[in-house]
Amino acid sequence: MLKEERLNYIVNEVKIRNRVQLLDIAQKLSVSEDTVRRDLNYLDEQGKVKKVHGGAISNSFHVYTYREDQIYAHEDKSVIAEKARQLLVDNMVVIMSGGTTNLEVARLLPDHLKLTIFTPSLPVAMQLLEHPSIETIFVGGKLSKDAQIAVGGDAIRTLSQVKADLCFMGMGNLNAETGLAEFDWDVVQLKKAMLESAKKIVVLTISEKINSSQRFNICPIESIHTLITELDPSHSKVLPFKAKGLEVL
Amino acid sequence: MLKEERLNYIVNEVKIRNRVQLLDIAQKLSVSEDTVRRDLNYLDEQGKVKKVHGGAISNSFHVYTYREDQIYAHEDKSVIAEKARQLLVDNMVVIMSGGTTNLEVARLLPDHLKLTIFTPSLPVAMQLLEHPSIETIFVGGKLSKDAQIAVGGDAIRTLSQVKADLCFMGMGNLNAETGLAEFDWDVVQLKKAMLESAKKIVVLTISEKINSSQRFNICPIESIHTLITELDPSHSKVLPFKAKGLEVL
DNA sequence: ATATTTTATGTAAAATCGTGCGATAAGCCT
DNA sequence: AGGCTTATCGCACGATTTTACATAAAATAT
Repeated sequence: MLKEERLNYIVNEVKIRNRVQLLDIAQKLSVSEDTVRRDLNYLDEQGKVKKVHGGAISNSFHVYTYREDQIYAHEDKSVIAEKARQLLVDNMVVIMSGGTTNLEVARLLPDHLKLTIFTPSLPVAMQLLEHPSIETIFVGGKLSKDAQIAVGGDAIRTLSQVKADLCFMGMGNLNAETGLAEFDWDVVQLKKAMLESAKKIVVLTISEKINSSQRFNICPIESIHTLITELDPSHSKVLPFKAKGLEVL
Repeated sequence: MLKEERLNYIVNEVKIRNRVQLLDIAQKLSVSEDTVRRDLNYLDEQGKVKKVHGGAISNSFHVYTYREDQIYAHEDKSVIAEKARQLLVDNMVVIMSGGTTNLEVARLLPDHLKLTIFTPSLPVAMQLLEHPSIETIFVGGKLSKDAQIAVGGDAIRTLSQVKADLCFMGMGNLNAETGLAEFDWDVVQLKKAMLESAKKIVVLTISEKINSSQRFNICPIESIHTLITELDPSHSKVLPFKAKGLEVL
C-alpha cells in the first residue's frame, strides 16, 4: 500500500461519508493509527480534509459561508463599505463587481434599503440573497474559476442591456496616471462593459493597491467619478485622484 | 460519533428549529447532558448559537439553507449522486437544476471528468467551481431568494439556446399519476425550459418525496426518461414509474 | 417559600494526540 | 554494487482532550 493510495482513499472516503474515524481507517488499511494520524495531519495542511479529534470531516462546505477572518484587511474594507453605503438611496439600480470589498459592501447593506442589484459575482450574489429587500439579478455566463464571476460574451451582452444608476467596482489595481487595470483579459472586458452600463462609476479599493500597475488597461482614471478608500479624503495618497477631478470619499 | 459531528448537528438543529432543548439533544445523540451543555457553551462562545436556560436558540438571521441538512441526511443523496455519476462521460453538456441532491452530485463528480455544465443554481455553481476540469456556465437572471436559483425570462431565454445531452433535475415532488410539480410558479417555468433544452431528462429525488402532490404541474411523468432514487430499482415504490416506461436506477 | 429543574465545578477514567526513536525500505550518487 | 541520504512506518510514553458521574449552587416553576 503506497502512501498516495492511502491519501486518495482517505480523501475519497471523507468526500462520500463526510466523516471518517481514525481507527476505522487504520483497520481498513491495515496500518497503524499513527500513520493515519500523520496522513490526516498532512491532508489537513493541504486543505483536503478537516482534522478533528478522533478523525476527520469534510471541509468542502465552508466555501460559501462568510468568514470575516479570512478576508484580507477586513477592517479597512468595512470602512469602505460604510462609505459606499451612503451613496445609496431606495429604488436605485446598481451594478456590483466581484471582490472581497464588494462582498463586504453587500454584507453591510442596511435591511431597509430597497435596491435592484446586478452582479456577475457568485459570492456577492450569495450574500445579497440574505438581504430582505434587495432584488438580485445575476449576470450569467461562463464562470471564471479564479474570480468566481461570470465573464465572456453572455455576461457582456447582458450588461449592455442594463442602465444602472451606480456601479461599485472593486479594483485590484489603479493608478492616477495610467488608470484602471486588471490582470485577467476576460475581466477587463467585463469591467469595460460595466463602465458603459452605469451613469456613475464608483471605484472601491484599499489604499495599498493604489498606484500598482498591472497588465491590461481598462480605462483612464477620468472615466470614473468617485473613489472610495479606507483613508481620509484629505490623505496625500488620494490627492492625485482629486487633481484629476474625481470625488474622493 | 465525533465531537465535531455533534456540534454540526446541534448548529443545524438550531438553524432549522430555531430552538433546541438540552435533553432532547442528549437523548438523540446518546451522550450525557453534561456533554451537550459543554457543546452549547462552546458554540455560544463561538457565536454559533445562543445558549439559554434549558437549551439554545438561534442567534442570527443567516440561513445557510443547503449546507445543513446535508451533513446528516446525506447518505441517501450520496447513493443518488453515485448513480447519477454513472450516466456521465467526458465532453457531455449537462444542465443541472438546484436542490441539495444536485449539490451532492456536483460535490462527488470525479476530478478527471470533463464536462460543460449549465446551471441556474448558485450553490451548485459554487460547488462546480471547485472542480478542476468542468466548465461551468451560470444561467443568469433574477434570483429567487428561497431557491437560490435564477428564474424569469432571462434564465428561460438563455436555456432555450442550449441543447444539452443530459439534464439532472432535482425534484421536491413527483407522482406517478400526475407527474412533476412545484410549489413556485417561477420555478415551474424554469424547469419547463430545462425539459426542452436537454435530450435526456433524469430526475433525482429521495424516495420520501415520491407521490406527494404540489401546486403547479410541470409535465406528465412520461416526459422524463430516467428516475434515480436511493432505493433499489426493484423496490415497490418505484414500480409505477417503471410501468410508465421510465428507466429506474 | 419550597420543590424542581438546570447549571457549574471538580474528579477520574478513557480515548486520542504529539513526539522521539529505531527499524525498514526506497531513492540516489559515485 | 556499495554506501549514503531520505522517507516511511510502528511502537512507546507522556501530554492533552473528551467524557460521564457526583455534588453543590443557581435558576425557574409551583
